[in-house]
Amino acid sequence: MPVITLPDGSSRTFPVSVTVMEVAASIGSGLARAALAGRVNGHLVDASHVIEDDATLAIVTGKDPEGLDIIRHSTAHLLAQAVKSLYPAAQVTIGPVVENGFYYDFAYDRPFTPEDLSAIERKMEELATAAQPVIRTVSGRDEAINFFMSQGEAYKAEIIREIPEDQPLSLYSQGEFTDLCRGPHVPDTGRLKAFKLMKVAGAYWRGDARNAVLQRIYGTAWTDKKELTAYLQLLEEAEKRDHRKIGKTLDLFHTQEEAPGMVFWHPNGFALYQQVEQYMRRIFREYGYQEIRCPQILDVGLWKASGHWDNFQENMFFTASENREYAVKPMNCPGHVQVFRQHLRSYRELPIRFGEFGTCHRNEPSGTLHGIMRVRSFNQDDGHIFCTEEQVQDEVTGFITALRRVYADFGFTDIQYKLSTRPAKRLGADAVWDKAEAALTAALESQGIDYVLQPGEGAFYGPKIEFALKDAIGRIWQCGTIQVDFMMPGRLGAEYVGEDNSRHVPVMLHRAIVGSLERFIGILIEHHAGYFPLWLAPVQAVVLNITDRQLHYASAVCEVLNTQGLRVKTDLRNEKIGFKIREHTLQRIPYLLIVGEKEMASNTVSVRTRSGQDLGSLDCSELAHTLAREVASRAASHSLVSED
RNA sequence: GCUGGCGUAGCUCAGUCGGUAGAGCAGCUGAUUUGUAAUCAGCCGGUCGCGAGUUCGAAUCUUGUCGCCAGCUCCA
Repeated sequence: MPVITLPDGSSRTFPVSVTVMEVAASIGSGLARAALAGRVNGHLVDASHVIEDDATLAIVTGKDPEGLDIIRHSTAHLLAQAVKSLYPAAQVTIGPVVENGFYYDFAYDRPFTPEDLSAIERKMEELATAAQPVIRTVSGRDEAINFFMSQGEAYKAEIIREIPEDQPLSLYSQGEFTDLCRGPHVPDTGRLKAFKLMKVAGAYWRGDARNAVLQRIYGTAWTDKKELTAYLQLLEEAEKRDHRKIGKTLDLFHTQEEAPGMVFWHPNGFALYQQVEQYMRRIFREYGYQEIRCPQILDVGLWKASGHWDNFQENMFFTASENREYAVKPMNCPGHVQVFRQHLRSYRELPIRFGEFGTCHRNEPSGTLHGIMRVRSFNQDDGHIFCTEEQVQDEVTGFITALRRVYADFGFTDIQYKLSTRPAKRLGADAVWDKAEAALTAALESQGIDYVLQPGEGAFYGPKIEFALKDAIGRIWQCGTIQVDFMMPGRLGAEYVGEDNSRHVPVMLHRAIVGSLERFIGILIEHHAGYFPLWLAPVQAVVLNITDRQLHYASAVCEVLNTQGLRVKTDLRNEKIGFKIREHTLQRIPYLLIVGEKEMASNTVSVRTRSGQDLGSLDCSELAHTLAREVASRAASHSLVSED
């Protein structure tokens, strides 16, 4: 007589053993239809699982995160079933759930084509419509190995051989198809209603380049069609915002074969770049940093001393001259230590904060390059703080304050925090780690910040906090970081004289808020979809004349606005006004200032926004002040619009 | 770096079975003097990423190479 306790605390008694599905049915037919699996005493089980004794039970449906995972996992099986049915020579390997979907790796003698994919997808739909029951059986080891070998599934047999002997093996069958799997799975394939195959890619068996190449098919799966559509729309939206595409249409930058992973900034792009850099320069000043600049190349001896030669060499560029070998700097920190140690420092001077926008080069593997987001030549709002152990917490607190301010000014309010603590392989005494980790924790908690703890994820030289922001379409980008470093100051001979009149090695904090400016600008482009707020817009307004009788007046208006520090251009071409409006609207110019006879006579301009709103005629100087205010506010939307 | 796909005019893209490349936009010239998302006409424009091979003949087939894209890997 099992007593089943449900999540709401209520309980039901059943005369004999009962399945998860039967309990769901006893609660309601709707729930039975939605039931995918169950959580019995905290463990996920199939809906067909038989409960013999008293237990707590939660019915898992597509609304639960676990339910969605089960749907995705079962859809991976459905994919394998379809592939085996269409291409019997293909061998199945593994098919896990990943973010937003799943994949399944097949051993096959040729890559799958897009035509194959649509055929497989159609087959999957057919199999799903058939609503075949998914049946779990438990098998003995040898029996299972023999079974898969008889099916020609060598990879599956290999997987089973590596599963510890005492673990029971469960097999899941649907129709003709049987796969080894821990489960749980949906009760029948009819539960799989919203999926789509996305792409094929090569992948190694067990992710090891020495092993055979498998054909990986990626898919996405959701609880219902609506969610699937929403996801596909998000992908579409992301494609529309692609910074590489917008960079081209707005003439911001380009890259070319002769300089892989390096950016040619065009006038528009560099105007944007300069807004970001100048803004960060003000932040440096405001938060007590002194800006410096160190050499681009340094003798390899220095990189040997810093540890980069041993740990980072394959990512560095080298050059030689007059029998000396140099490395192009991949980081600014060793240079900053050189500046620090040019004087005998006193504890009274600490903390010393250096900032630098210098260019770093890293020889990233070619496959990792991506537009301006992942490049080989980049500039950061890089900074290093030299301080005592006691000062770490205050410095981190101050850094977080600055970081939140910066993100907010750029329009990002949803920030995620991750604290990474000591890894197994590390440098420095545990007492020092204790102190550093406590300082980072205290800095976070003193500001009431919720953070994710990542134990063991810190660098070997010290713990760190990473900061990620969420963009307009919900994507997460890691940008900021602050890392405690116990090692480099000592290795490079940084010292200060303490209160005790003896020499000490300072702690160094590596920190960046936006990180790589190239990458951050890529994020800004995608976040705003090229519709930059006024303060960042490369060209803030264009003055358009109606006929050449206003040539002089249009130029004068432009000059007045430029004198006020705005970035304004004229378009005096002999074209119809509609044509010019169209062009500059497509260029996402925030304000179009149209001047005809009327405006010239009244010393005004007619203002139209890039969103197509006609704001009527405004006095020139009044407009200049309003725009200046909007720039100063760094507002995302137009103040002229919001005041309406 | 690895696997797969791709590389044609400044841009977006056609190009059949191997027979010396085509459109729209952009650019240039001229006409038009125009009121809130495309005025008309004419002209110019390509070593088909680069190299080698097969062939009477290669954008097209083979091969090497560079770059880009996706995924993997990496990410002090």
